[in-house]
Amino acid sequence: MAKAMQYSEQEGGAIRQRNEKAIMAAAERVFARHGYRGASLQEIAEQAELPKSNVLYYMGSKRKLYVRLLERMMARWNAMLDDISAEDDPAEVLSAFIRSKMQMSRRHPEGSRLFASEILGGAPFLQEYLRGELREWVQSRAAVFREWAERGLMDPVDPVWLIFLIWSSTQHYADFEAQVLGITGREALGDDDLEEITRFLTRVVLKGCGVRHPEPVT
Amino acid sequence: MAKAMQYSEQEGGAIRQRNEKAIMAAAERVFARHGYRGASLQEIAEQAELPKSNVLYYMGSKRKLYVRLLERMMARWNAMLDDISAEDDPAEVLSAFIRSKMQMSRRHPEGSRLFASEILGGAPFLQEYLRGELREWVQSRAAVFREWAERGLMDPVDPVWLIFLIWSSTQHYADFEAQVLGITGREALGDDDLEEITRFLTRVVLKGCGVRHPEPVT
DNA sequence: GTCTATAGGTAGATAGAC
DNA sequence: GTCTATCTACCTATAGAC
Repeated sequence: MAKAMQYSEQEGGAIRQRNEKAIMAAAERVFARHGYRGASLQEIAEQAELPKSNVLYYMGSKRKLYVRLLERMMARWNAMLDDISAEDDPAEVLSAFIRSKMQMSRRHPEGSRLFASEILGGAPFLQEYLRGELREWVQSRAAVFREWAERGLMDPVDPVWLIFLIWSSTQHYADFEAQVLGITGREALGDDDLEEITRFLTRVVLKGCGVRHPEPVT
Repeated sequence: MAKAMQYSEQEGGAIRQRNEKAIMAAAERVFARHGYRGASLQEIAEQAELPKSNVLYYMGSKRKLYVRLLERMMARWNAMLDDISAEDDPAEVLSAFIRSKMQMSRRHPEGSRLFASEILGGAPFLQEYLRGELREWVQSRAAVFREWAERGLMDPVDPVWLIFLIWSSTQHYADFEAQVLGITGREALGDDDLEEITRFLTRVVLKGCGVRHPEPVT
């Protein structure tokens, strides 16, 4: 394989990069919409505007493609989790947490739905990640929240339920987009809508947990 | 069809009822787990412990079976929505709303996931329901919430975002059960866990929206 | 690297024996 | 009412021409 690439490395690498990108984007959409089983390589290939066999040539198998997409999403997720590691001001940290999660829903709605579909199906590919890496992250945050409560910086609410509250209420705008649009009668949510929702959620969560908001509440 | 049923109506009706019930239960699980396309009649039949053709005999087609399941879930949903029509005390109504939704997640997790899967896939079968019936219900509630805000009974938060907050945070425990169990390290959530979460969500939402809680907050 | 042809399996649905 | 056999279509994956 390394040998085959040698003679056309210059633009061959470029072609590969372009095609793989197209496949990944198309696959994210299709897997998000129909789940792992319901998605077909045919549909992915059509949306990527490539012959079906090229999808398998670049990605190896349906399974490998799916795992690769999940891993890309986990990488984005982890990058975001690291972003909000400041541990001093509860209001600031919780606001940043909510805002980051909302931006994830905004920037990667297909990825969010892909993740949701995987969890909905019982998380067959993500069991390890959930019970390992992610669990540890949650517990480390939970410890911080508990300390804040002890120091009287917020109410003594269960930190894990609080994290789930923030996750669910922010992801909702990606995962249940079809419902949100149907009920609000909009064709799409704009940046201004997302900003308004972010403010709403920040306000309710911070006030609801007895945390003081750093910015003036509108 | 009516003729064929006549001679064995007594226990024939009973058999039909029993088989249909088994098929519906199995199908709800399988559709919830794999989505409409990803679900196979073979798997549904196996879980219902019936031959595949019997599933089609009783249900007509995969599509009809799926629609029937969605309609049953909508019926449960509507029954719950009617339950909380008391429009006097904000704290009481919002508490009852959160509690009802949590009980839906508890009693019908597969149905909740089936609904989530349908929305995740762009709600191809439920567009009409979302843009019609459900939208009207949301708007009627929103009007009530706005009136409460005007009368100073709660903060002037956007009522639609509030409804989405309650929906998302309660459904999370059915739809993302796999994640919740993975992170908490539990094998299942008990009635006591659900009660604790209900209290937590009620407390945060009511306090966060400036509504006074009817019961003493623990 | 790219794409056609096709193998081997399973999908939803139906016909017809019992 | 029940179930086997089977139809056609589509699925993933691979072999091999170019």
